[in-house]
Amino acid sequence: MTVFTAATATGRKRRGEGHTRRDEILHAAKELFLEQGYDSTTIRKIADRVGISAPALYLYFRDKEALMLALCDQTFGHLIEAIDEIERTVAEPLERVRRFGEAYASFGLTHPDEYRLIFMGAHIPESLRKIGHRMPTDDPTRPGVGGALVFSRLVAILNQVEASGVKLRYPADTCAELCWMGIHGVVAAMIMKPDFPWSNRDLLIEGMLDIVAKGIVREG
Amino acid sequence: MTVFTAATATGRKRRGEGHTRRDEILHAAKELFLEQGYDSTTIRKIADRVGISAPALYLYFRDKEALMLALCDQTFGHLIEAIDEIERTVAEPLERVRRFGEAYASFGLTHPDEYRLIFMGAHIPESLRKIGHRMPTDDPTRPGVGGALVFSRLVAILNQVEASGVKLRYPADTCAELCWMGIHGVVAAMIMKPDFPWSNRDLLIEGMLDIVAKGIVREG
DNA sequence: CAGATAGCTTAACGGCGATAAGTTATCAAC
DNA sequence: GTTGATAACTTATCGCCGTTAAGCTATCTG
Repeated sequence: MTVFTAATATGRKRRGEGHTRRDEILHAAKELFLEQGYDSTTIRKIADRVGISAPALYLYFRDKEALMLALCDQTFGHLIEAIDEIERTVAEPLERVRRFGEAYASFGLTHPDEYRLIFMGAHIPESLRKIGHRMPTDDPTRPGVGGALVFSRLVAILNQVEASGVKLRYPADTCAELCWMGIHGVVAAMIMKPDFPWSNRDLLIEGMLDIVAKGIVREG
Repeated sequence: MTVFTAATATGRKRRGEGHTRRDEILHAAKELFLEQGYDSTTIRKIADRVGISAPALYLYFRDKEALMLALCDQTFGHLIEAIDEIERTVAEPLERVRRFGEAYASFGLTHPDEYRLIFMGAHIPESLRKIGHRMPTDDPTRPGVGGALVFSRLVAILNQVEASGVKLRYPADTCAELCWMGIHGVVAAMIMKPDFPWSNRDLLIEGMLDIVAKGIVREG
């Protein structure tokens, strides 16, 4: 008779301990995801690693997409924390924009698979690609909104920039979009073509941040 | 007894007419691709539309990826032509950069599925995602190099800018990469989130081109 | 007319995400 | 302690997918 708790025992979970199984699934999925990428991370492989049957996963996640989005939201928490830290320690709004960009790029290049899933549509289900579909950005309980959450933080920072008296070349939301698109372009390119002989990766990140920061403020 | 030629007859092709079947496959694949996107464009559906069995496709294409890349190369020809036209009619190098950006964005938003396939990794096979993989950009006969071809044209234009006496803030290749990354960020974002309430799509494109054009030249 | 072979077929393999239906262990209530 | 509800999980299966193997047939060449 073992003395292991339900969380570590290899067999069936006790009643009410299902959430520990859910965590085990997420843990195994993350390992496989990092080892083998999205396409190769199959429901069956995850189930095998956890030590349960494949259909058992569907007790904890509606489908594969929900599982993956739950994974991403977990990872995106780290970026949100980094942004919190910036807002806590950096006062100057324009400097916040730059620090945001650096944290964003660093995160994307450190978590390329999650980044692809959220920002590069590695998985986009057909249902979301239909014309007229509304992004569920207003429901923070839905999994997979990590990206929208991050973006909304940038919008807030750009509003702070404007409120601080800096004259912007474009409306604040347009500036936020331009900032995001610029740094996203850098990150997406490096993730997409990791072996392309980019001239200078650090310079590309800093250069894009310079260009964007300079480009959104009205000169004079 | 019909008088249709081999190209329009419904039955088996005559000897030596296989290439017409190949064209029919590409045509059907393109239709399906535009109607239903990448994932839903299956080998079996393409074969059905052409009126042949699924394995028959493998007489003309090594695998699904090769078929899709052949499709994309065909479409990318239009962008290459647009760039040719710009180089033919626009003399000022910096103006060429801007016109390139406009043509590029216009193309991407007009052909979002092909753009995703080539520049956003909607298909990236696992074999290409391994660390250390070299991009086969130097083999123009390989299908799927449309993207690299387009990028190399931008690099050439930036070299022209530098040769024309304009002082650049960064090396010419870095500037080309920054230009591409900026406009790619805009296009990728709009393709990825087509229903996001972007503040002003035209302004985003023009704004990014302004920002980049201004950002890569040394002031003074 | 007799091969040769381009063009195509049917059948099948191993994999995928997902569902249906049944089984078993656990717990609360009596 | 027995019972009944049910959480946790299983086996079997479905309908797809890309792809391959093996064979057939119409057409062309000599």
